[in-house]
Amino acid sequence: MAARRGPYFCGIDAAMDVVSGKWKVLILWELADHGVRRFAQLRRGLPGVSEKMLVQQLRELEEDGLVHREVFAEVPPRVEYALTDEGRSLNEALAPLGAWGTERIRRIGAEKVYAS
Amino acid sequence: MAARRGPYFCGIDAAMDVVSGKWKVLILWELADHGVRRFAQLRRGLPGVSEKMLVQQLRELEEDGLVHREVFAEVPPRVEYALTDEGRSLNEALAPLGAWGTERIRRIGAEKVYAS
DNA sequence: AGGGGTGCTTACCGAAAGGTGGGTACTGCA
DNA sequence: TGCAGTACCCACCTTTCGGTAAGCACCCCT
Repeated sequence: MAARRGPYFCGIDAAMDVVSGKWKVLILWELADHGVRRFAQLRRGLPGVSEKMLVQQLRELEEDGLVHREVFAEVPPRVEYALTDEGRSLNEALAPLGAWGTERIRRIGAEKVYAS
Repeated sequence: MAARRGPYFCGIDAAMDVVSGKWKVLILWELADHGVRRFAQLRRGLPGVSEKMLVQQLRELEEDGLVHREVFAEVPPRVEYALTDEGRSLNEALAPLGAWGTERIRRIGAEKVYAS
C-alpha cells in the first residue's frame, strides 16, 4: 500500500486513501457489527480473504489509527481487534455510502451471495 | 478496471466497487461543484490526471450510470459531462466521508497543496 | 506555414496490489 | 501419532493500475 497520507486534494481524497484496499471497509463493517473480534473470527467472517491480506489490511488500519490491536501473551495465542473512536466515526461516515450501495444493488439486481 | 458489478457482500462493497479508481471521486466532486463540464475543463480541474486516465474513468462512470456524456457534432468537437441523478445521490452519500476526511487531515496535519 | 486547441485512441512499461503455498511454535484432542 | 487450531511471516508469481508518448482529424490564429 502506497502510504500516501497526504498531500490531498480534499477530504474525500484523504478518506479514500485510508479506506482503499480490497478488505478494509469489510473489516471495519465486521468490527462495527460485532465489537471485538479475534483474527480467526474475522477470517471466517470475510469469505475469500487470504491470511496474508487480512494481516496486511489490519496492520494498515492499525497504523492509520482506525483499529486497536491487543495481544494476549497466552498459549494458544490470542489477539483481539476492535475499532478505535476514529474507526467508529469513519464507519458512521461510511453508513450513507453503504445505504446508497444497497439501493444500487437493488436497482441493478446484483444479489449478494454470502451470508452476512 | 475489473468490472465486477456484483456479487457483493454488502452495500459499501458495491459502492466502493463503483468508486474505486484514482480519479473517480475527484471527477464526481468536480462535476458536482460546477455542474456541466467539458473534457478539457475537467482536465484542468484535476491537476496531474493524464488524458488516458480521464477518458477511462469517465467511461467507467458513464457505464455505471453516474455520469452523462453528451457529444455535440461540431467542429471543433465538444463533449459535455454532467452527473446523472444517481451520480448526484452518490455524491450526497459521499459528503459525510468527505467531512470525515477533512477532519482527519486537520488532525494529522497533512495539508492539501492544490487549490480546489 | 506552423503552432495550439478539441477529444480522444493505441501501444508499451514499470510499479503496486493481491493471491498461492509454504513454514513457525505451541497446545489440545482423538 | 497425527491432525487441527492459534496468529502470524516469507518468497514467489500474476494481474491490474496507472503513467508516458505518440498519433489522428479538423479547426483557428498569426
